[in-house]
Amino acid sequence: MNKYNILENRFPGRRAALKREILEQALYCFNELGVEATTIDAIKARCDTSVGAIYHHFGNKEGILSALFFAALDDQRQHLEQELAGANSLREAVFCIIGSYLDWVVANPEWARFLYQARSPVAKGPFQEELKDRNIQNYRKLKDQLLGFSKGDVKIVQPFEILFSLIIGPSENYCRAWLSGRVKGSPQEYRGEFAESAWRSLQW
Amino acid sequence: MNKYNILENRFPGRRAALKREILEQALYCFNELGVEATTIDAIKARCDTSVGAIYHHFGNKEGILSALFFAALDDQRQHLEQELAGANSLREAVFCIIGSYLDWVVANPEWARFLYQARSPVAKGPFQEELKDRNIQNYRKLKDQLLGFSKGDVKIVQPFEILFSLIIGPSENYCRAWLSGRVKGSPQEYRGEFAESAWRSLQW
Amino acid sequence: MNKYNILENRFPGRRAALKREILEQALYCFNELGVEATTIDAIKARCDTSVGAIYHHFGNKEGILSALFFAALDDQRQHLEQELAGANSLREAVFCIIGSYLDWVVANPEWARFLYQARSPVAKGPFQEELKDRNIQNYRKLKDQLLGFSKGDVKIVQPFEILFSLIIGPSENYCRAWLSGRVKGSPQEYRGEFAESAWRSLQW
Amino acid sequence: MNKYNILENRFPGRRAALKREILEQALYCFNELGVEATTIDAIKARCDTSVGAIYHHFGNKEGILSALFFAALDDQRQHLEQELAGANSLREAVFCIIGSYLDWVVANPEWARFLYQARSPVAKGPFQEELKDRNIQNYRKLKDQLLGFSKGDVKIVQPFEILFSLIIGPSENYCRAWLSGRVKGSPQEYRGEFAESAWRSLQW
DNA sequence: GATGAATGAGCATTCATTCAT
DNA sequence: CATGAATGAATGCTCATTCAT
Repeated sequence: MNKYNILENRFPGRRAALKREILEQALYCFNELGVEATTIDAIKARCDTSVGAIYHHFGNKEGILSALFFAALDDQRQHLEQELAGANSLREAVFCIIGSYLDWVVANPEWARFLYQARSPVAKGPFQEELKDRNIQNYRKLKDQLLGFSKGDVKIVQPFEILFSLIIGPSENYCRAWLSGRVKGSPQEYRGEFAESAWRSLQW
Repeated sequence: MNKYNILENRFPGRRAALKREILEQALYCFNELGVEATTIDAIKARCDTSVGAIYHHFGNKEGILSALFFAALDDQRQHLEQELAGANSLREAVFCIIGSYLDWVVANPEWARFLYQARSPVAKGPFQEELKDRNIQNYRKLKDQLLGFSKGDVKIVQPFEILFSLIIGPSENYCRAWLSGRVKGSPQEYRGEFAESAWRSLQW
Repeated sequence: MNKYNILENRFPGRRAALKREILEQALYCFNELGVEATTIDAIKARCDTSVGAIYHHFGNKEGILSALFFAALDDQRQHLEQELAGANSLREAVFCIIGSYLDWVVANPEWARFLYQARSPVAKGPFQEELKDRNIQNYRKLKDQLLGFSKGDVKIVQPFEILFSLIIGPSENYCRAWLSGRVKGSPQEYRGEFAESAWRSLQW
Repeated sequence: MNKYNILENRFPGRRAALKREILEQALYCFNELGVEATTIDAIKARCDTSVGAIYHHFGNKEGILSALFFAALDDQRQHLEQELAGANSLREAVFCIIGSYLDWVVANPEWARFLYQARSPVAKGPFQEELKDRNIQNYRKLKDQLLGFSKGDVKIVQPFEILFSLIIGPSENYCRAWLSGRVKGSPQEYRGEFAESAWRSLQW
């Protein structure tokens, strides 16, 4: 699993080769320079194509940004769902969520970095509605899945609002630190610790 | 404790009145429009001052940004240290860290929002070195304080690298969600849950 | 030979029409207003084009300035070399240098004025190295050519360093005066006097 | 004779100390950065004074520029007249003009550099009339002095217009080259050559 | 489809000059 | 006399976007 797969999954075939190339170089630029600081010209320069071609394929800068952003979001989500399909208890679900998150970030560090950086610009741009809708849908889906398990054996921290934060917060915080170089150990090394800790943190 | 205090603590006196006003309006703009999208003119318009005056006081846009950023960072840090001074065990320290964090964010939501938004631009700008230095110093200080306690009774999750993430991750994740309106309940409501959960998550 | 030829020689073809137009109007502005006082807007206004087009072709103001400067320098040099090719003695060479210089200035007064004005800004700008290199090369070339003749009949003023000044100094001084309106008689009128005088001034 | 003398001659006394200091640093800035590129702030920074003080003494930037320019012009002129007073023939006059010019440039290289650089800005500024008047007066005065001698023994190059150029051209050309570092030998070394050559160049 | 010249609104920044203290 | 905060017009330059070829 790497960035090429994400693009090839979403934009397959020979005809889309330039499209993928543009997206790949745009991803690099957004991460390296920042979303706002990335110019169409900078992307063009890295693809050996023309400004016109970029506009032909994506309409405008926002088009490139959101194409990348939703590709990443979908891929991450898809990965999570595959893992979660095999979970048979809340404990297993928590382990799946964390494991899938860490795996995906380590397998796609560039995309992960981008996801953190691009959320705010996308949330302010013309695709804000689409983003909101997806957030709400994903939130519900996951909530239902988790609540399905929880009527069970263990007592779980009550206000559901904070549940996601307890589960994903430490992993996310560590991954951000890792991607920005503030810590060195790969998130995957601590897979067990993050999962176990999250599980303990939920118990009442 | 509010944004006025932060500015008056750092830039006291009548002479600095315009300086404070510029910073306050800049804070508003950065949060409302985004760091990059904020123009000097927009700030000027909100202060009823002149471009020249802004440049006279801050040199350039980056100067305003970093003045705000380091003011916020210092204030947050100072608040943490005051709280932490009274801690007598690792458990108390964890509760202080989380409590202080949540209190500060709730008391200064605008500043908190700004801190999340501005870190990346500052980390890429001309003050990146200063930011790195502070990060390293604060990291060491806190590490020493926590390790001072940990030689004790309870067994604590081992790799120190992930400790901060376990402690602060859920709170941070929730505060981000709260500031962006994705969740409604005030972080302070869940003070207890975040602290207890974090403490449980650390136990071996 | 006139300013249109200089530009068409260096930037030929239909595609470069706007490029030539920008340079021509820039030349006018630099001479009329001074190099520093010339604004991109002033050039734009005289070409009926857009700021963007100017920057597309020349990158920045310095780019326009140096494009003009080196075009003038090359043309003047080329003219000198053509004349000098036919010289068979030191005396003839001196007459060629002076004649070529006066002819060129009279044929291209705008370019000559510009060459005097722009040297200092170019020498301080980003093309200072290129200018130095050319100066050195041209100096050597001319020195070799002149020394090739001088092993001859007449005794010539010794320190080679001052030779150029003796030859070109009076003509240059007079051309400057003429271009600024301090004297009225065309330099070409005094072709004979300047050449003969220079030749006399060299004899030992 | 050096730059301090020029300023002390024109602005003597303790009261004028700051005035002299400002002018001295302005001279440095104009030469180093160029006339246009020199800012009041740059001058201020080198004098350890305030913007207000500079405006108090000179009114505006043009005021500093012209004060310096006319100080230099007067000093150079005064030096020439002292030398010329002792001349008893045209030959001696030519030797005095050239000798005085070379001496002055070597004694005051900073002022000489400035004189070459500042002429054009001054000629375009609010003191253009004063500059023109002085040029005309000086021209006449010198013309009369030279013509007074020339009714004599030797036949001299006829069109009076070109006479100055023949006399001063080589020296000026060499001094410019020397001040900009293109040649190394001090102009004073070639005092004899320049004078003798000029004299030869005038003979009919 | 592809190209890249052209557009022009918009922005950060500069700097001479003023004036209240 | 001295100070330096304040002013704001002016400038070089950027960059997303369009469109003729």
